[in-house]
Order: sequence, then structure tokens, then C-alpha cells
Amino acid sequence: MPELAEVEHSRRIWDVGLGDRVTRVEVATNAAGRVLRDLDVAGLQRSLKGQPFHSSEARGKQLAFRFGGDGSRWLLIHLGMEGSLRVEGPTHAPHKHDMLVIRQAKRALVFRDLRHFGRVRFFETDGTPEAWAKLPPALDSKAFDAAAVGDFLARRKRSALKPTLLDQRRFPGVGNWMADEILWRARLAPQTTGGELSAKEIATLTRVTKEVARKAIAVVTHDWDYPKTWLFAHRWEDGGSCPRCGHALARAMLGGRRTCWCPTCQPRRASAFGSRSTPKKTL
DNA sequence: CAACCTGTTCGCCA
DNA sequence: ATGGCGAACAGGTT
Repeated sequence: MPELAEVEHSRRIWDVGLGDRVTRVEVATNAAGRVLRDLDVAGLQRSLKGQPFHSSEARGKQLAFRFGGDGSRWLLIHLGMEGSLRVEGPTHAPHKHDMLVIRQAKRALVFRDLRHFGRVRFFETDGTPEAWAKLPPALDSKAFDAAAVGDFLARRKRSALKPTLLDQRRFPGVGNWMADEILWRARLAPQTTGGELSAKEIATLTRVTKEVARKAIAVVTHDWDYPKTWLFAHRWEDGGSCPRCGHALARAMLGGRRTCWCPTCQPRRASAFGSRSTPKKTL
């Protein structure tokens, strides 16, 4: 479940190969039509061969690995649902779900994706590839503020907050568990609609989103052990209870996603009942 | 063994 | 044009 923090962690895994030259690039020969769609494989192999690994960057759930002395060769990877980056020995024999194997003299940098929900793209350009430049403002950026969140919620005033938080165009990096963690901290029921929030609640939601993003990255960087004070540590358990008030956690499908919340810390509003019915009024 | 789960995209509908 | 929502996608696990 690669979300923002796991993606940032994944980025660092390949960093052991920074500065070293690529000797060879191998791609999955079968079952990779989806992950490698629109990828010019021959062009990628030709372009990376002999080039040093220049730098890496993560934005939300997106990863960029740049190659070449000037970093002009951009390998963009999205891990999908269960994709992972790994470092194997120089003689690594590709696993059947290894979508990409970038060989260097001392190691192999591997992108493995069992579910084939990931995506690999490649661009060679003097500037920044458009696919990278047009990514939305990161959660920790100044542009991600209460005004931006408020605008977004205003356009989704009848949508539940849970699916809205999963929208990568405004909340890049937020995934299923982060969305639940954010709503729990903000004391907002996941069924609450965007139009129901006060200005103060929008400010809280924005602040908490930044906080969860920052702390999740810090946790992953240090010991990968999410504190028991987080909803995250309890949401997977059968039964689990709220780490704040001890009440039994509630679970339901919302927007097609398994959702966990505390019914007492995150009370539903009267107007939220029946929110799945068709709106009778539009503006 | 069919259902499940996950993030994104796509298609359809209003 | 835009929002909302369900289906599709892949395949290991239950």
C-alpha cells in the first residue's frame, strides 16, 4: 500500500546506486503491457546505457529517477498498489514480476510489481518533463493551504470527505490509510460532505493533512513503527479500538474503499444521513 | 474456488 | 464542461 511515506521510503532504496553508471536495462517481456504501456523500451535502454544515476525525487505517489550527467533522462515510476523497489546483486535473475531491472556493475535496481497496477514512463528532455511539472502542489508546500482545500471542497460539496481526500489532484500522496488517519485526527466522520465543513474545519483539515504527511515520513525514515497513538496502528486489527477514547472502531465501505473511523470521536452529522441518495436540488 | 483487496483510469450518466 | 460513481484491471491470498 504505497502512500506518500512509503513512496518516499522507496525512493531512498535505489539511492545506493547514485553516481554509478547503468550497464544494462531489462524490462519484463510478458504480462507488462499495462505497466509499460506507451513506453519506448528500446529508446529507454539506449538512452540509459552508460549513463550515471543522477538523482531521485518523490512527489506524492510519483517517483522520478534521473540519469545522465545533467539529469536529463527521467524515469518516472508509480508503484501502483503493491509495487516495490529493491536492490539485488549484480547477477540477479529477473523475477517474473520484475517490470524493470536497471543493472550497474555492483548491483541491480529492481522495480517489482505483482499486481501490474504500477506505471513506468520515460522522458529525455532539457527541462522538466510536462508529466512531472504539472503535478499538483505537495502537501508540505505553501500552495497547499486552506484556501486551496476550501476551493476543492466547494466543488465537491455533496461528496463524502473520504473519496475527496483520495483525489490525487488535490491531495497528492494520500491513500486509503492516510485519509482515515487525517479524518480521525480532524475529528470528521468520513461520510461528512465537503459542503458541511466550516471555515475553521477546513483549516483544521488542511493542518492535519500536512501533519500526518510530515509525521508519516518521519516514522518511515526512522523505525517504520507507527505509534500506538495513531489510528493506523489499530485499523487493521479485528475489533480494534480508538487509541484516543477506547470506543470500538467502525468499518464500512465508502467510495469503494474500506474505511475505518471512531464513531464517538468522529460523529456523523444529521444531514449526513442518506448522503448516498440522489441530490434533489442543484445550484 | 470464487471473492476479496488495492490505486487509478475509464466510461457512463446527470 | 463538470462532478459522481461503479467497473475494470491483476493476481496472491483467504
